[in-house]
Amino acid sequence: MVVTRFAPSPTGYLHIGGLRTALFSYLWAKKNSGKFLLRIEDTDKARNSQEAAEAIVNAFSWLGLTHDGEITYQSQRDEVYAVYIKQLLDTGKAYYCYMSKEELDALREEQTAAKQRAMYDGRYRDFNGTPPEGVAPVVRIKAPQSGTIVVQDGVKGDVVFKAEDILDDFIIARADGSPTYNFVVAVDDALMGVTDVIRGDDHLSNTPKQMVVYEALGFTIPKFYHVPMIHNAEGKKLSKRDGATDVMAYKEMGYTPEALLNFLVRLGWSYGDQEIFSMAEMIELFNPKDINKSASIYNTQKLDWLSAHYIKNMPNEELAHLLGDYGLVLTSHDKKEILLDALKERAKTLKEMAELVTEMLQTPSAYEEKDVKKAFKEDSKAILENFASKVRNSSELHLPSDYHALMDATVQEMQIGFGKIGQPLRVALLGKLSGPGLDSVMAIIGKEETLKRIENALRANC
RNA sequence: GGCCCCAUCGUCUAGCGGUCAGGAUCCCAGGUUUUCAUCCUGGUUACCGGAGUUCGAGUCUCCGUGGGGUCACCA
Repeated sequence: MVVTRFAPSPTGYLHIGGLRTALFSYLWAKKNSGKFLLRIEDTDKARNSQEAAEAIVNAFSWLGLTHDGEITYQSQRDEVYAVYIKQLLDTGKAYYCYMSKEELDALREEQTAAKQRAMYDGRYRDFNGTPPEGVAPVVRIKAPQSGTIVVQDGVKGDVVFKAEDILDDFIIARADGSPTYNFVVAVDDALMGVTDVIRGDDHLSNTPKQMVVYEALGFTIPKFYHVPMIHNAEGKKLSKRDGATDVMAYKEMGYTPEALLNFLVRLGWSYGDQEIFSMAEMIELFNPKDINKSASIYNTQKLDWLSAHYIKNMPNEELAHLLGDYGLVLTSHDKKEILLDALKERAKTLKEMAELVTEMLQTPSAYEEKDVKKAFKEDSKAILENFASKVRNSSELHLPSDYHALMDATVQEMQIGFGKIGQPLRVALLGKLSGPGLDSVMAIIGKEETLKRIENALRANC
């Protein structure tokens, strides 16, 4: 059974990079009929907030990435960690260190000045004298001092670290007794039964430390997949300064979860030449071994394209429903189908779609000057009047084709090209020269509104 | 600075010793459309550099260069 997890620390909203590793973890679990767990890493009481944790859960809910089982909160597991810290202490695999923060800082400074690696010198490793008074000790784990640690990474391959280069007896419990990150991550992943850890490659250098914990506690080391970072346009790690990195901001901008997820899954992962992936296809085809080794730059051009694609292909009923989130209530409109069909190929986002609909339904209050000049010729008035009278005298006007027939009739009767009526009529109905098919527009707004807009235009322009 | 990772069109990527280096996006041009958008067709643009291995290297090895990550009683 494959068990994956996403383990954010609730110091802010869910961001794009986190979402991508969460998505990868989710897909891999689902593909293997396994479990995708959620753990909130809130051991830093000062920086964490309940709201942030809720924001993350909300984002997952919007995206439809549902986790299995209960959410694990590290802040509620102090007793669990205490048990394992005690176990390590009892078995001599960890020890109390009475070095004060000040002493440690001083040591670090000394080493840095001597161009040595800053590391704990192990002075309390085998200490059995009388501890100094007034110092609350930290607990340090005995890490190997020589030899090599190999992270068998599913993305990067075997990554070899020399113990002397990177390890020291690192702290697993602070002076106040609270456990530290590298310790709790290892303990929780093991206890939660996580088999496959998929996370950002900024964690790669933490992994040997976590493996030390696994070894000391006799846990089975999981498979690791360290996925490359997402960089900003400057090639640096994506941060809040880079604009929209809050996942929920994408909802506000009018992107659908399908589009966003499809966009993200292709960032660092690919399956041949395929670009469009439904959730079912992602689950079927995803494999972390196919993840790239190199970082990718965050650029949303393709997101816009995907978003437009999904809107274009969305059933009208679903589209109308989603548009509700952007202030557009369409349930009562009797030409909803025609309306949505006419506009859904023109919008990149749901928000834009809502704006397009609203705009079309509104009687134009102004006319693009340039377009008026371009569209209105000497004979335009007569043509529009001819067409308007045909509309006025028709009783059965429902479909675009009904209006189209009338336009054809005017064209025939007046011996003119289609552009002669199309251009001025377009400006009259929409206020500008661009927009959807005029027959659809008229069918959508109806006979009365059509006549009103033509009359308005004639008054204003002639 | 130590350690680690990475390197194909502007961007996302395919490639897994022999390819005219493929696709997508963006951009440009043409077609379709009364217009715009969609759609269709076409086009411009890439193997970081140098050695080596090999009959043959984007693909393997080494060195360089460049970029990134990480080095806490943060996570």
